[in-house]
Amino acid sequence: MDAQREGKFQRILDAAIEAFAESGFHHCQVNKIARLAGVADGTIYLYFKSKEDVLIRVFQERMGDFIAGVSRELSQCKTTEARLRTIVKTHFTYMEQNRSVAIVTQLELRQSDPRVRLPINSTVSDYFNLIEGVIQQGIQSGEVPKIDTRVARQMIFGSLDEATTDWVMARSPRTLTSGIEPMLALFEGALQVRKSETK
Amino acid sequence: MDAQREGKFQRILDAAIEAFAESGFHHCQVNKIARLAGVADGTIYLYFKSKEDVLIRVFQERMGDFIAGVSRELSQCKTTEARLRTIVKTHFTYMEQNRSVAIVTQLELRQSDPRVRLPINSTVSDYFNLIEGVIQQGIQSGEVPKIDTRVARQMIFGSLDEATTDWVMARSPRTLTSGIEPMLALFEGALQVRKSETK
Amino acid sequence: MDAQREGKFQRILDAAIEAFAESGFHHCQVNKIARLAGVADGTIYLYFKSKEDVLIRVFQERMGDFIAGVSRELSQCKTTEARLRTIVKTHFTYMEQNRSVAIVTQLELRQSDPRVRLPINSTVSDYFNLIEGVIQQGIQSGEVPKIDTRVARQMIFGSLDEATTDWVMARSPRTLTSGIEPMLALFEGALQVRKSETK
Amino acid sequence: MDAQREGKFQRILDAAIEAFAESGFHHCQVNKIARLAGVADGTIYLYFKSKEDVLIRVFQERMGDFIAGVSRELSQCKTTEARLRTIVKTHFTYMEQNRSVAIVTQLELRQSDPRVRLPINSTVSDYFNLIEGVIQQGIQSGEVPKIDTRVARQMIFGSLDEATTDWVMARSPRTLTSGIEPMLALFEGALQVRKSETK
DNA sequence: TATGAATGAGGCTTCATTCAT
DNA sequence: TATGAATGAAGCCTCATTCAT
Repeated sequence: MDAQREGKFQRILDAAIEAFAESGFHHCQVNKIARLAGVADGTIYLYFKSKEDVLIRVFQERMGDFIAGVSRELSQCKTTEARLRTIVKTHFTYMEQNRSVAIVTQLELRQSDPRVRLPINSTVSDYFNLIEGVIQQGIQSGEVPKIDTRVARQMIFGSLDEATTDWVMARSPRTLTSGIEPMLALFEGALQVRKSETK
Repeated sequence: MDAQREGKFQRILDAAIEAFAESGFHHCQVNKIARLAGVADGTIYLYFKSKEDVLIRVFQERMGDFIAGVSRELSQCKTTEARLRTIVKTHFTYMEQNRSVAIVTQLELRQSDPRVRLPINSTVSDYFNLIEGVIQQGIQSGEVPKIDTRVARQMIFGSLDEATTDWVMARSPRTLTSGIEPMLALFEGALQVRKSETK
Repeated sequence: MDAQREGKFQRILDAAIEAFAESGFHHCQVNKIARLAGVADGTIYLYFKSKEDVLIRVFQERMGDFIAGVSRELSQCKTTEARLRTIVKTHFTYMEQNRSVAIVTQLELRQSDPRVRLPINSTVSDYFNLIEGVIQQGIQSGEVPKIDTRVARQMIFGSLDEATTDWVMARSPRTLTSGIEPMLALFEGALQVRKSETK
Repeated sequence: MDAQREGKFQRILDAAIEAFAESGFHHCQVNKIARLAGVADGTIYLYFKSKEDVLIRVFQERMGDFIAGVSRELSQCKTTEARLRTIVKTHFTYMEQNRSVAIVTQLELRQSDPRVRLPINSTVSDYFNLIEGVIQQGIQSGEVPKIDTRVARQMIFGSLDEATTDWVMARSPRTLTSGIEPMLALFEGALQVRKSETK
């Protein structure tokens, strides 16, 4: 019964992602989400407070999973280099495999409406913390010189984000993942990562 | 007469920037722009095709000026290092001095609606070309090793963009310009800029 | 089994009275009645045809009891004076002791919707007949001069009704029953009731 | 220009009265009022805050006029008898000539919703004050014995109100004005009005 | 060229009612 | 008989745009 409820919740979420990605949040009608999810319009309001709430939850649920995934992978990395690779690789791979999520994330969520912004920001913060954590770890272990953590995070996240937007906009016909290595090289140069001389 | 027309055009543009920055594009009513500009609602439609057109023109006009400015400054730079500094400095300085423009740029313009996207993209492309030009120049002059120009541009623009968003969101209470030097250092590391051994 | 059914019927009725009194018929949701009655939404439809039907039955049941009570009391009165006193006293006392019923009666039942009006009117008519009967009895016994029965009834019922509305609206902080004697005096004056010269 | 605005305001008001009287407030759609008034749906919202606001203003405007009229007439009356006659006569005459207003007044305005109730009550209070004023004047001039003013007002207003409701409900096929004299006789009896022995 | 009153299409949301369990 | 999740029709209101002046 509760599994059924969870199933319908996920179905609406998936439908919303498709719908938002296709039409954009503002142009997408609730009734389209309902149709895609195979439920009645009113049913959506049994699971979500409002259309805006659907948008927020889409982000929280999907990015929450993504961030948890990155976090899990990171915990198994030994070096800063490996950690950076994990971040770039997971970011690009996830977005490439979830194009609609990427579209919603890169475009629809940049809402200045505070009702949308606030809940989203708090989720994004988790990702920021993850990235900043990697940098700090690098500094502490001596792999990375003492640099401004925030600025470094802005560079890393901004670069990943922009590459994703580029790809979403289909400006570049390339795959997103083909950018992993070149991007990584830039990051390593920027952070002056001392490659594990461990031996 | 034409100067008068131009004046009113600019007044509407400025009003729109304030209005969009304050309420967000979708929540801002045309009537608010008109009030701020000191004209009647209908007058706006003598200068712009639609509300969306106002948004597009805001970007084209203001970013057009900005890009022209950057371009002008760049032409006087001798080294890649100087060119990167020019880009970062001009970007941050401009945004800091035009907070409303920054808000509109960072948030409101991320519209998935193709009618808005397309004209915006073509303006942004000019900026991208500028940045990529700097990188290519660096490669040709040997100041920068042979790297993927697009990825490098994604990193540079993405970083500047994210830092600006961060500042707009007031996540960081710092000034935007205080990030110039640290960001520049990252870029130089990333691009492995050979500092002008020119003597 | 039938007693159980009756019990649940009454519980829904009581819940409806509270709910209607609190939120008003149109703003009160069926689901609120259900919650107050401790049953599921759907259960209400096993006992009532529709939400409107609940309103109608509330009136019929509660006012039916009330009218039966007045009628019973009246049958034991010997004089017109006593009968008028019974009506005023019972009316005010009942309403004062059943504030929620009073609220529903005075406000929520004034529906112009014919589906609600008609069944309610037929119940109210019973009360009107009771009052008109008292007047006619008075005329026949010579206690009251020959007057227009309908108009007299309008005055009596209208006065009681308005006093009750006044009290419900909390316009007057007084108790409702404190108006019994003054109101009675007015009625006796209006009907020129010859006080029982019976000895 | 302002006369034009006033004209449209009145046209919407009149349309609303017809519409509310015909369908009832809750069942009447805004679009019906618009059609009857010969304006677009949206135009109504240039003159009124909401559908509820239309209802409130209907009452305030029409009853305001009515009360002003009664007040004017009363000021020319010399005796309590004449004043009571003025009240009864004006009340019944007005309602009979404005059946739709009467329907709205008697049925649709009995809303328990406080947003509607409050503004209405304050208008009704003016009428109450008028009636109570007449009674007090009567007491002071010695035409009426010392009685409870509030209760007397409840009787007078309640009776008029109930007679009007009766007529609106078409329970009585008679005209409303035919009730003037009998009702007046009741009031004079109730208040024990000493007929002007003035000569 | 400028106005701003008027337009009217369009959409989110509510909630009485149903029905599979 | 009882449940309560699901339904989906229906309506108030907003606001970009027009057009008579």
